[in-house]
Amino acid sequence: MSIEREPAAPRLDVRDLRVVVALGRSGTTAAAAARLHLTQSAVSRALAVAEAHAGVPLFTRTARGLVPTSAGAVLLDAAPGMLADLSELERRVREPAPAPRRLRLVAECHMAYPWLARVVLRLRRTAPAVRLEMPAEHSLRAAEALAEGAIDAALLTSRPPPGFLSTEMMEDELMFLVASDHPLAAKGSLTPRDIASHELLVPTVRTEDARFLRFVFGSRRPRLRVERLAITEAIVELARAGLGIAVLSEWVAGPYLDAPEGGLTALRLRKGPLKRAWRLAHAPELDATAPLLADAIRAAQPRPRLSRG
Amino acid sequence: MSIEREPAAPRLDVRDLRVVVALGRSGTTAAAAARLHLTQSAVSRALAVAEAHAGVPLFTRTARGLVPTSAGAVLLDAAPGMLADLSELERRVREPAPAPRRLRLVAECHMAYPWLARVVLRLRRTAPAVRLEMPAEHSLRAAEALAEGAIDAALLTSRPPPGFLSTEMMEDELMFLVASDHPLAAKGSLTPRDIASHELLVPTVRTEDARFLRFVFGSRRPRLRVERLAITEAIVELARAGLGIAVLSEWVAGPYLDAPEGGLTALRLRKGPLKRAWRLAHAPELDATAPLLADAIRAAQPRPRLSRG
DNA sequence: CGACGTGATGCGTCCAACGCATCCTTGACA
DNA sequence: TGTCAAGGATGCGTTGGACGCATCACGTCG
Repeated sequence: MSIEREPAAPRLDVRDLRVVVALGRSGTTAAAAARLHLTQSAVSRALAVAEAHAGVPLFTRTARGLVPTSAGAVLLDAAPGMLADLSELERRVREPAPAPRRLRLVAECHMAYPWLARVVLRLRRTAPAVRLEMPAEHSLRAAEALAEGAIDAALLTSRPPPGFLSTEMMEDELMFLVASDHPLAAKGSLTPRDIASHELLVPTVRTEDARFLRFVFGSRRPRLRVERLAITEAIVELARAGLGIAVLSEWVAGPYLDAPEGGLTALRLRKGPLKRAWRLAHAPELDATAPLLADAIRAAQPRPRLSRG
Repeated sequence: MSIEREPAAPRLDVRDLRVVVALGRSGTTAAAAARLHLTQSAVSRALAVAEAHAGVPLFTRTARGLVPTSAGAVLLDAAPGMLADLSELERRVREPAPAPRRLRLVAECHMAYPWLARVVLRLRRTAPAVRLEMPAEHSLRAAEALAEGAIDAALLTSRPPPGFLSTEMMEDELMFLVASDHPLAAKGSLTPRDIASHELLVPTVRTEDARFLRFVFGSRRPRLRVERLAITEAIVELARAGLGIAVLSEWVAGPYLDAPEGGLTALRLRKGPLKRAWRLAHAPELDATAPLLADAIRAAQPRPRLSRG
C-alpha cells in the first residue's frame, strides 16, 4: 500500500455549519443560542472560530444583529444542504442492510457440492426472501470470483481475499483410497515415501497443494507424480484399477467405500488424519445474512464418517 | 421570529468521516494513523467514537486489520464525496466575491439625482467593470426594492430593510422657500406655528414625514395642510407665487435661489437647520464593491451650500 | 439622556482528544 | 507445537477546546 496523500482536510466543521445556519436564520447570537441550546457567548465564540476556519468574515456586526457577508451568504446557501446530506447519510448508515434478493455461493472444491445442495432447503426456511444460487463455474477460482463480486459468498479452504471476512465453519478429512489388492492396502497407513513413490490421483483444484505438501513432507518437498482429474468418478475408478492413490474428501469417498462392489481401501497417513479447515467468506454487504447462511451450512454438513483418530 | 426547530443535528462529524475514509483506504489503524498524522491509539479511539455516532459497527476487526461492514461500506461510499463537497464549499467561501457586472443604485428622494448622475463618471474610473444603472422608478419605495432584489444599492434617509447593511454617507439640509414678498420672508426664521398655519409644498416621498414632524413639533403633532407634488419645478413655482412654503433639499433649492429671476427667500426653523442623514444601503453580495461606490458618492456629492449654522 | 439590546471577552470549569506505554488476541512460521 | 510479529484495545496523564457566567463596550430608540 503506497503512502498516498489524504485529501486536504476541510477546516470547516459541522459545528461551524450549524452555527452559521442558526445565525443566518436568527439574525442575532442570542436567538441562535436558543436554537442551538447554547449561550450567547458560546455562539459568539463559535462564530469567531467558524470565521477563522473559513478564513474570511462571515457576518457583519451591526447594532441590530448579524448580517451575512457575501462569503457568509455562500455558506448559508450551501450549509443546510450539506447538513441534510450528512443526516441522510447517517440515516442510511444506521438502517440495517436490506436482505439480498439472491445469494451466490460457491465452494472451492467440487467435493462439497453433494451435501451443499441441502443448504438451499435449509436456507429457504430461515431466510425465505433469499434465493440461493450456486454458480459452480466459479469453483476453481472462488476467492477471485468473490473479490470481483461475481459471487457473494464462498466456502474456502484457503485464505479469503484481502478485505473479506470469513468465519470458521468445519473440517473434513482428506482420505487416501487405493485398490484393496494394492500393495499399500495391507500396510494400514501411509508414509511420506509411499506418497512420493506412487501416482497421486487428485482433483484439479490446486489451492490445497501447499498445505498438503507441508503436512506430509515438511520443508523437504520431493517431486511427485500427480494426475489431476476433473471428475470424481475418474479418480475413484483409476484408484480401484490399482493405478495410484486417490486423494478425496471423506464427503465423496464415503459412498464409494460403502458401495457393494467394494474393491477400495481407505488409508490414513501414519502421521495422522489430514484435515482441511473450511471457512465461509462473504462480501461485507452480507454481514447480516451471513450468519444465517453459516447456520444453514453447518446444519447441512454431513457428520464426520470416521470417528476413530 | 418564531421559535422554529433547528434541523436535527447530525451526530456524525467531519472527524468521523475522515477517520473512516482513512481506515477504509488503509485497512489498519496504524496505517490510517500515518495518513492522518495521528497515533494508532488515537485512530482506534476515533473509530470507536465514529461508531458510537453512527450507532452501528462500521468495521469488523480481524487479525489482519479492519474490514468494513455493510454500514461502513455505505459510509465509505459517500464520505469522500461529502468531504470533497465541504472542501469545495470552503474554497468558494474563501474566494473573493466576483465584482458585479451591473450595479443598480437608487436614491430614496428625487432631489438627489441632479448630482447623483456624476457618480457614474466617478465609478467608471475606480471600477471600470461595473455598469452603474439608476432605475429611478424604484425611488418611491427604494427600501422595498432593495429587499426584493430589484436594485443592488440604495441611498436612504430611512433605515435599511432588515438584513441589509448601510454606511453613513452625508447630510443635506431641508430648506424652506417662500416668495420674497411673503409675510414670512421678513421674519428670518420659522416657528412651529408658522409651519402649522401655512400650506406646505413637499415632494411625494413620505419617508421623511415622521422625522420632520418630530423635529418641528415634538410629540404634539397638529394637522397640517400639505400639498404633495411630484415635480420639483411645480413646488418651486407654487412657492414663488406665494401659495405656501416649499420644503426642498439644498441640492435643488440652491440653483433656484441663485437664478436671476429671484423672487424666493430661504428660511430656516428657529430651532435650527433641519438636516437629513443619508445612508448607503447595499445587498450583502456587494460588500466588496460597496466601499468603491461609497467613495464615488462622497466625491460626487455637492459641498454644503450654507456654511452658517 | 437613560434604558435596552447587541456582540465581545475575561475567567474558571470540564471533558474530549491525544500520545505513551502496555496488554490481549490471532495468524504465520519454524 | 511453540514462538514471534502484527493487529486492535485500553489505562493513564496532559492539554487545549468548548462552554457558562458575568461583565464590558457600543449603538439604537424612546
